[in-house]
Amino acid sequence: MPTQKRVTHQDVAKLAGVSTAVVSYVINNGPRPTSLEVRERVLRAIAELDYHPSALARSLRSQRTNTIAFIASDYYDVGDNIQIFTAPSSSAILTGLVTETKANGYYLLVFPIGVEEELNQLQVLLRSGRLDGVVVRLVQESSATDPLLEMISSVDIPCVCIERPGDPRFGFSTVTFDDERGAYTATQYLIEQGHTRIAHIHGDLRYDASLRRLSGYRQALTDANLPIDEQIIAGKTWLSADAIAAAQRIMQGDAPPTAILAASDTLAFPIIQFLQSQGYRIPGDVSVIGFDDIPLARDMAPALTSIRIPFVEIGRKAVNLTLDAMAGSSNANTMSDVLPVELIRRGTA
Amino acid sequence: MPTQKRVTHQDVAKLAGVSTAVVSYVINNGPRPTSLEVRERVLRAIAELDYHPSALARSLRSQRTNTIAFIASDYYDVGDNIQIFTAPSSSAILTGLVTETKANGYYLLVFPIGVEEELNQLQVLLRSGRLDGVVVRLVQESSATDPLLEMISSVDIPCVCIERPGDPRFGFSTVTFDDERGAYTATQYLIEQGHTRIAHIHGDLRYDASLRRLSGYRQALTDANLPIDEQIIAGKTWLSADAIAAAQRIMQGDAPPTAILAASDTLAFPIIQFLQSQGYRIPGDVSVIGFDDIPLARDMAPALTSIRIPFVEIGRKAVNLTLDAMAGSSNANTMSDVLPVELIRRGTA
DNA sequence: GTGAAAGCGCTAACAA
DNA sequence: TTGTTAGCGCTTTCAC
Repeated sequence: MPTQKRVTHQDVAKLAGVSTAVVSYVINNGPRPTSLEVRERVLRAIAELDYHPSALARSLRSQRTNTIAFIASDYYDVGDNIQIFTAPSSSAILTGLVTETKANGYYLLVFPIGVEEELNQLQVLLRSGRLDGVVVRLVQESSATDPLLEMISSVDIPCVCIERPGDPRFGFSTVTFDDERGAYTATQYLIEQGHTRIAHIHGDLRYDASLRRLSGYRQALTDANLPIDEQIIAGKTWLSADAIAAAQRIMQGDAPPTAILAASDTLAFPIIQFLQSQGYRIPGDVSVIGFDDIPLARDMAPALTSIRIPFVEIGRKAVNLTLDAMAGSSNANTMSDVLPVELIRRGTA
Repeated sequence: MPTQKRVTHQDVAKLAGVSTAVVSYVINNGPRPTSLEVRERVLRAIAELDYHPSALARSLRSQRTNTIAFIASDYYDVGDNIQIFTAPSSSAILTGLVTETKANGYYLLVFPIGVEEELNQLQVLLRSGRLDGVVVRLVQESSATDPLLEMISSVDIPCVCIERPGDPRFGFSTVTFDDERGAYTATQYLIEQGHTRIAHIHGDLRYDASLRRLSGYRQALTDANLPIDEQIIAGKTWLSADAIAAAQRIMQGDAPPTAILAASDTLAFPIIQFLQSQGYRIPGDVSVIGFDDIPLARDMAPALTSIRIPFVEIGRKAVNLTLDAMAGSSNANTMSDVLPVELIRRGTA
């Protein structure tokens, strides 16, 4: 088939009776001025020919691609069904990323990478020249992410870390949220409600978020002079089956808790399901607080009390900081944004 | 700062003592053979210099970018909080898309576009030459999507439609799922359980999915010789508040239903919440069936009976069909894949 | 204010 | 088998 030949710069120049340089000046509003009359002519020619510049040629020349990548690092080995952007947090973050990139005239490339995966493929991407900047989602504790950040750093691409901070020595800006305070606030709230035996069902401890939430929980108990009972701290993965197993174990102990702080909403729901199946009333017998405040938390019966995290905002902020890093000289001051979380009181606690 | 100069083809050629053509042949395994010895030398030089080809230059030359875009068309005007990839379906599809693109050595660009939005920005993207193919998510009924598909078609980029089919005249392959049958199956199941007054709370009727689910529901009633009572068919948007309002209206009627088919799980949950708040037992007094079978459906109390849609599979298939369309001559036979849905029986019906 | 031309880094056609 | 070179489409320096 006679695939139509691409309309180029040259065609426009010829039709407008100017040089290709002028066409460029008109398109880019610079770097040099053009007379109004010529500008008009060029614009008309562009319209007439329905000319669209080649991003490839332009990028090759200018070394700018208008593309940002979202490096979604995660453990992709959990469970039988792959969960990449199905986690409520990931998708909300993505919403923020994608809207903000688009709003700024950039494109978003999405690149998932398993925590234990070889970095080769990522290296190829980073070194290919397709990217102006990257937003990288970190889930592990700081030092575990060093090889990844080391690579990004060595490629010298503007980068912003989200969810977990990277080691400060890389100098990347960071947008995180305060897991520890969230767990602290939730626990404190339960204590205020008169609970003294508060359990915690944590998530996969390979995730730094799990660690921090656990830590906030512990701190709140300590600050309230309540004992920390390891018998009522359990958890294994982010899968509901494990949360249920943890709940079961905890409730079977000598002195079962009257409240449970779950490490996430997706853990809280199966826990509630289990408790109710065992005849417990929520919150009558056991109060439950989740974490993340996914949209459905509000819609459940009973509605789930939870810790709200501004995921969309995180995505937005990350893009803006990346853009800043790209614009400013590379010694732009690095920002460490820790977004606040908020206890949303509803029906389960 | 002295940004290090890029290592190029030339550097490799010089170090290996060969011409740039040979370097290209080695990298691409063709199009012409190279002697083993030379190949070795080039590979060594590449390793030593840590050479990574410029995707830009390569693409400019070869007119292939190894990039596929996901054009996520949707109504982005609903509610106060933007919901782009937060909808369970979107994120599961994205999971399929992103894993399959990566598995095939491609990159995925994500581009949301509002149904009522100008197509200019999309046009720029499509004509920029950055894309080898696109997967476009359609949510409206067929003819409403014509301008969008017309544009893609005119750019002559391999394209696959998902969720809704596009007009056949564009010749795009299609990966959809059988909404109508899903609703039919669910309704039929309720009838088999002895229900004769079955309500339907539909979603936003601007979405073709809403229409089809409604249609399947009606058909099942008709086929069972049950009357269709418009009094117990309601709905407005995909927002929970509207679902609750619909449920309220329906239950206040003269002869309230004993079963409700909700157009989605995210609608079913608030409906259940409302019903329970009014003292109805689920499924004792009212049975409820959802649609989509989101992961949480299983974890709720009671667990939600729902229609499972293979979202991840849809994403995968779409990518593969796009790859096919790119590989084959552009007259590759178009496929219309309608993936089956499945009733998942759980606790609410 | 505008034109000519170099060159971004690569692939592949043409030579050898 | 390998080397030489044109050119993908654009931006921008150099000349006017």
